Amino acid sequence: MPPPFQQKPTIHDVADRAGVSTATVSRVVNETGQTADDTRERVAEVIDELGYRPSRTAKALSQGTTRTIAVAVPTFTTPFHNELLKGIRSRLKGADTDFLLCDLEWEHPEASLVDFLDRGAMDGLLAAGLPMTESLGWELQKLAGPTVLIGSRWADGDSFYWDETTGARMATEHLIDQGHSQIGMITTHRDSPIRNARIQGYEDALRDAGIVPRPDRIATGRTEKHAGFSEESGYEAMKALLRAGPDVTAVFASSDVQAIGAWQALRHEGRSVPDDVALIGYDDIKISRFIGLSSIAQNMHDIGERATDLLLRRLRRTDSGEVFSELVTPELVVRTSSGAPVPAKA
Amino acid sequence: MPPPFQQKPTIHDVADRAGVSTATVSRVVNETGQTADDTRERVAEVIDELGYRPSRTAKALSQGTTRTIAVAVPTFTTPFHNELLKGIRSRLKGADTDFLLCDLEWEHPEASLVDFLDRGAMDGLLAAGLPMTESLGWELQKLAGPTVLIGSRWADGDSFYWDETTGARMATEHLIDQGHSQIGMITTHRDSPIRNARIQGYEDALRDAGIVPRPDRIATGRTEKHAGFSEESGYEAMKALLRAGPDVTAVFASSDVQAIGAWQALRHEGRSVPDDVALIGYDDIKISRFIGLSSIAQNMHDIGERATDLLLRRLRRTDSGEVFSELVTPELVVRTSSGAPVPAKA
DNA sequence: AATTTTTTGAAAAACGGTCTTCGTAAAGCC
DNA sequence: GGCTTTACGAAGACCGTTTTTCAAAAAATT
Repeated sequence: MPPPFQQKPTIHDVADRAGVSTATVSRVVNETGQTADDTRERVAEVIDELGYRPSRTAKALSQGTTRTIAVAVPTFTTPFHNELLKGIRSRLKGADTDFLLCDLEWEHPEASLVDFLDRGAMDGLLAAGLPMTESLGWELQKLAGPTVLIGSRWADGDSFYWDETTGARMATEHLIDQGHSQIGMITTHRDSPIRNARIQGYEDALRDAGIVPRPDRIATGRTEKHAGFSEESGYEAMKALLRAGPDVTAVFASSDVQAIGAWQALRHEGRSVPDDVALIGYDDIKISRFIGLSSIAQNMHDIGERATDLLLRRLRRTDSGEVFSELVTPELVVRTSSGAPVPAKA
Repeated sequence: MPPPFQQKPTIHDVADRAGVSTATVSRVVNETGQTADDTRERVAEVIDELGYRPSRTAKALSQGTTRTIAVAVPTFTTPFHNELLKGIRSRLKGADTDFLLCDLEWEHPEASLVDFLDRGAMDGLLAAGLPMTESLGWELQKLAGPTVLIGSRWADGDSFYWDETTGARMATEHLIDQGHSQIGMITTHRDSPIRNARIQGYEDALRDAGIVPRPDRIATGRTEKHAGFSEESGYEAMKALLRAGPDVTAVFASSDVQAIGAWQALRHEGRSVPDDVALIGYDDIKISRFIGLSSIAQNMHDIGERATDLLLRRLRRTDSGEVFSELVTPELVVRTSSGAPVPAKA
């Protein structure tokens, strides 16, 4: 037998049934004001009996707060952001807050975000991988309330971002340390701020080692924004690198996923990793550990937690109010794909 | 200069400024009733000028609908569900609906879901990978409204689920077709309904080929629920399989991620894939294409879309009302890891 | 017994919309 | 110039809470 259809009980139903006023029920539910033990019990019983749950919507309207934040990430496809979401979620759990997920469309990230925020009811925003401009920042704050940005710098607001240049430099230096001098780089579409920062780090490392950077050693895979960091992109870029200079002996890819694509391209061309070509990626997604791909780790989980904590403090106004910005330095993780002796842990 | 703090304009502000009544503003905004062209324009101008956005919360309260659905998935970690989310999202886009994401805790999936629904304001629920019982089903409908289940069968409600037995049989038969008879299987924790269905398919295939199933050819990796399908799980299970019977020449893993772990274990043991051991996974995650892992595909994206469409129909009551259940048959995808000639597409 | 304190009720405003009901004025039609 | 549309206002109920105010009843204290 299907359950009988029943109207959701309201605070009035509870009040009537318990023979008290709605004010008292509210007092009991929210533990505000004074209530005698026995009335509290009686009300609690009725609540239980009726299965009463305060309406979140009504509460939101009345209190002007939705207990919901928006989380924007570039797309669901990348394993890269999963850890971030987990970190966010873990901190939200204790805060009686949920999140609405928005996947930014690569082609119009700003438009899709604004559109999303426009429709939604949320108290704040956590946005990852969104290039921030001054005007967009204010737009967001107007639409979404307090905002914390992850992955790019924002002068006028809270942000956590990575030192992309140093990360790229670390990766390149690692390859140089293995004795390579013909080092290629796989990067992403031209209007990504990440692209330039990483190319910078790559070239800096080469120059410091007395190697002259060659433009034909840098390959862009797919130029569509949404595919820039993808496997396909890495695959095609690797093929291009081999065409441009078959003597390449090491490659730094801008994402692990790209590196996996590049690896496949090398396999198809009959070159082995790391013996013929050493390979290193970026992001340190979980799978990399199991395919032996060296990478640059960014500890997304931790950043997710800390960004969430910051946002919650903003929402509760339990904070100094000063803009918080942190530049996070990534870490090198050595595995077999780069041909170096692997430290104990794999 | 930071933007001056300003109260959000309400429908009254717009009405006052445009010299019309709130009813008219409402008519213009929602395109209901009759409105003259010039008033419509004037109101639109004021709305623009003031930056007025109807409050979602107020609308929700007044209309009794939140334009939000809950989506529950087992965890963020698995790449497996990304495609599902993308499918869901793509259909929700046109429906002016957002989703709240809930990651079920493996240890207490039901409790965590109920807890989540209890707090949230949503019109319906899409739940993936949740074993469904009759009582839970009603509980969910009471808490969340219309519910569509993905990945397990639900007699009293809408569901899409896979023919796990056939999938496992297809994988196993594929290995048999390659001439293998010593075929191992990697599975997951004991109380997963998937486990039994797949073991069934695996053993059926063996028996049909005249091979006697051996219990020591079935390995369970990690027994913690949250880790059952993980890389670690596959790694450990593979090691166990090799210990129990070193003559194993082919392995069917219950997830691609497990297979990747198993592959690593084989590498560590000095066995190559597919020459020494043929390998096939399950789920067909995107990366599999680029590491050449054979798999069983379930077309999550499509299911995500269709489940969402169904739920939207339920919400709009534009449907017959009859319980909809579909058993989806998975597909075999052959790549190099199973040692078979690979069809054109790779 | 007088006084203070605690607990509760009743009523209403507020949150920001939607929707309905009437009533009326302006425009369109023959 | 009478008749019908069409467009809109005014006012209020309603959605389910929270919160406040004021007063009264009950309990605890002296």
